[in-house]
Amino acid sequence: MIRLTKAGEYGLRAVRYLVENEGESRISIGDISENKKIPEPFLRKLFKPLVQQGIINSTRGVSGGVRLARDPKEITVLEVVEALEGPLALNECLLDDATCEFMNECGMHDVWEEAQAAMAKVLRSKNLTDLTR
Amino acid sequence: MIRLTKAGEYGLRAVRYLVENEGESRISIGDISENKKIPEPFLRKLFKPLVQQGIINSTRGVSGGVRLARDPKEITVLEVVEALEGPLALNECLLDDATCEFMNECGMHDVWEEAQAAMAKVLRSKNLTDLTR
DNA sequence: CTATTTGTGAGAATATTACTCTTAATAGCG
DNA sequence: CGCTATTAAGAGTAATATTCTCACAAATAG
Repeated sequence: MIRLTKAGEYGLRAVRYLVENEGESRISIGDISENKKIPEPFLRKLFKPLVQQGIINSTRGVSGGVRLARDPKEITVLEVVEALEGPLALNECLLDDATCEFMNECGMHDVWEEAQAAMAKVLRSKNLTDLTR
Repeated sequence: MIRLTKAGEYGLRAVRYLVENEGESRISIGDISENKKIPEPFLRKLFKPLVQQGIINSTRGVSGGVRLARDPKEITVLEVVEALEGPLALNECLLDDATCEFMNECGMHDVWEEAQAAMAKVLRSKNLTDLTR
């Protein structure tokens, strides 16, 4: 089907909420969930990779919450998408460690590579402030 | 995950086999399955949309089989991919009849549209003879 | 009419996606 | 200090989509 999953969809929506409310010191995942109509426990899970990638900063406890770890101008959409969905790979054979089963006997390797590069270029050219216009 | 499924993978591999053996009048799905190591009953099913889209021509019975319905130069990779995987839509909101749940409140609609167009352009620029080089 | 080949529908196995419930950390207050 | 309210983190479960199998139906050349 070649389509973005809910993880990417919800995660991007949540990140955009953080960009919009950058003034606040910390925002709770519960708030985001309520405002953006995202199932809370699922959203909670999505923050794990975002924190690991250094895109989001989190603290537990009273008055804890999450916030952007860096200037939103410095964070590309591609970065967020890859954190949420895993590395971009339109076909398995494009993953770093994968080798084509038939040594590119399908003839498609280069085609997918080119298509993926074109897509990645667009996603890399947009930063998080571009989402708020 | 944004990735091609086995349907696309196998289907393209099968189509390439037909391009390579264009001399033969008709080729049986059993042959393709054996040569390209694709589970036969599954491959059988993949031909249905290819026939419906007018990409492949099939006849039953003795000495029947499948073959390309048109000049491979006139068939784009995009056409085959869309037949096998359904219309290209990186996000649900990009499907013809779909409307954004929050009227593009996520800010991503235009980004996905642009990324998808870039990808489609590449896939449309390749025809089936490009796969055999 | 018979051997051969595609077409079709039901459904089992597996992988992925989506969601829920429990556990751990932290700040503030008495 | 130690308790409590609050919040993120992690483990586990349900739903859905994909991939694959099987059994049988329909067509066709010879």
